[in-house]
Amino acid sequence: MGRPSKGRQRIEIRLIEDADRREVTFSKRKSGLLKKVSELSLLCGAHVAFIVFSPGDRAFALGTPSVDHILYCYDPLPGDEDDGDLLSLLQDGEDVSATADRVAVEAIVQRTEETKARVAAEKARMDAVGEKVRQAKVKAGGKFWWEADVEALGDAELPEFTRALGRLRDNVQRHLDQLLSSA
Amino acid sequence: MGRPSKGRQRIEIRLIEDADRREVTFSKRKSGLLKKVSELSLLCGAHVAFIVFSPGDRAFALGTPSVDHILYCYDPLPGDEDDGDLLSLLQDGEDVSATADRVAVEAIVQRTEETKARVAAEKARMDAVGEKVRQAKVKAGGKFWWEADVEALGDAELPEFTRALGRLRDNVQRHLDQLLSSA
DNA sequence: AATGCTATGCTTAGTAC
DNA sequence: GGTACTAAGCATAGCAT
Repeated sequence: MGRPSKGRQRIEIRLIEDADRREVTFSKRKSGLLKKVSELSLLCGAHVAFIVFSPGDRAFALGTPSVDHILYCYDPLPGDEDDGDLLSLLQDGEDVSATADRVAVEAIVQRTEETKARVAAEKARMDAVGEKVRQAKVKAGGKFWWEADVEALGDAELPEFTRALGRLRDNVQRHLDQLLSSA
Repeated sequence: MGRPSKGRQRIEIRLIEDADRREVTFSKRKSGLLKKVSELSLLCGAHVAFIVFSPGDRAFALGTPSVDHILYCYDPLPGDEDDGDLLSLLQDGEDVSATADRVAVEAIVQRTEETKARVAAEKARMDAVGEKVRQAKVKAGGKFWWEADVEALGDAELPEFTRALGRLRDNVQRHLDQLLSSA
């Protein structure tokens, strides 16, 4: 019998070809990322927003004080045109010479095509999510408002989200106590 | 002489009191997060958007294919009405009784005030965001395109606070007045 | 504010449910 | 889509620059 596991192996940072492996990696890393984003927010009192569309086009989001609030603050140009997008810069190509850059660019191009094909679907989906959030109520007593935000999304779209925030809750409580006492 | 370093120490995930330490931690973790977000995108071909406002209110963002793209896809309702905002949940008030909620609300108030004080200055700067992104080039050798994205946005700092934020601000005040007086 | 250092805590690839 | 396990890769706290 060899060891039960080879342990973590180093992998190249490029599109994982195998769909199953890609799914698993996505799930794991997404969780880790959500945790880290919330930690950054708690540790530094920073406002953050993180949105990610899974390969299966499901949407996940986390925000402090809430995704929507950050988006409101950020949203520079809700315009329809995409000419202001960095993709157009890359298409100029003149500065894209390093291998690393080319790899990144190829990945972008690929995703751009996928994007075009899915924008409509995603928009529709997210409109639905927005509606769910809209209808959500802070029904459970003692819930934080942003937790309600997350849970509204969670109940509808993100099963594991609640768990992640469970850990977050106590920390948030401490954070807020801190804020209050120092105010 | 002891060891040259104690190595990484475990810390509680709560607001770091010391401003200097908080800054350093923010900087380091932001970098790590940016890297991980980009990795998730590259590995899984997922569309992502990550925005974070530093304690000093500088904005950092990363998106695939671009932040704007994701925001555009996500934005539940770019409309003018604010009835879709989660704040309206608070307005209902019926479930907002726990101390925890009030604490959260006060945190919002604090940030709202900070926001008010800066809107004007920020707006002027953010009007240039779109143009800067457009002009950005992947000029630094070895830089990845998303770093360029981040830097372009970072230079421009906070995005324009649209009339949506104006509404939001008033909305927050209104809801808070109601909330706090009835609590 | 960012970067180099070291030791150590945390994340996660591979695998199986 | 989520979980559990192990071992190994990676991120980062505390300092110094």
